[in-house]
Amino acid sequence: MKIGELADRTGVSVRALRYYEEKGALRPDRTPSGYRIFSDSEIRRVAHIQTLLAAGLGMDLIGEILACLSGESLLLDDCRERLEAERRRITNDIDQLVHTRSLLDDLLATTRAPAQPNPVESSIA
Amino acid sequence: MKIGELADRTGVSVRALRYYEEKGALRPDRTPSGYRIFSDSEIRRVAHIQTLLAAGLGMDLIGEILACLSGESLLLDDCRERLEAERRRITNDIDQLVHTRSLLDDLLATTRAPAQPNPVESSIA
DNA sequence: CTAAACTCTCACGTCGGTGTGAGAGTCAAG
DNA sequence: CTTGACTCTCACACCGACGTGAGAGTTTAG
Repeated sequence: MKIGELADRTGVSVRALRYYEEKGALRPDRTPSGYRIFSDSEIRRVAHIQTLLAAGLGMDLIGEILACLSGESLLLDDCRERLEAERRRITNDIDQLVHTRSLLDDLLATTRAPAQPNPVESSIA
Repeated sequence: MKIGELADRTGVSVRALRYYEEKGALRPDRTPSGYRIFSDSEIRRVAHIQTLLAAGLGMDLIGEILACLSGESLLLDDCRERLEAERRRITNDIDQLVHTRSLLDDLLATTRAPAQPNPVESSIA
């Protein structure tokens, strides 16, 4: 499919898709005239990119990771290290967010008449 | 204390502190010559700002929140709504991060010889 | 009293992920 | 063949939380 269709099916802008390619996270084929051609599997790939972006990973890193996982690189060990580092960072972020949520609860408590159970503690807990 | 000392004691740059004031999150007094004067309690306030920033709240919002909690505004209900909205957003972010961490685990699994317990599942769980 | 250290207020630079044209080529339908 | 919808490649604009001087006044130590 061409870039417009991929944009429609993923909800990601055409501009963003071109940017992902620029960073090495997508590797579309090209028609003789230069049009990018994506396979259906790229839809999931784009979803992964979105997920990783939302988690705070930079596009440079995402590009390297996806390239590496595509077997484009022999630096598997290096790649694994980066992934594990990001995993740790995410876990830290989670802990930090949990802590911040408590702070917000404290702040809320100061503006509210005390007592009042707990409004569904995330999916974790 | 003057701004330099506050910077030293909080680990936040002088520039950032001025920026926090600009956004209404800090309200230092001024000497006749214009120097900002902070009280010791501002140290904790700065820590709170850092925490909220790290959680993804924007400075504009943080400024409003802290101003409101200082009793500067009568819009308590409005303020509470914002706080609760951010609380919900943070909970969403946490869930999202947990999901992303699973994705990373999947990716890691594809680069590793299978099996291998679990490396300390955050402080939650 | 002087020099060093600090502080003040502009105001422009940075970085990352996109938006937004500009100008030009390409493809499908009538 | 023409029109309109897509696509291409530059390349500048944007936002948010600062960094980084510039130029000028203030305070402190010797």
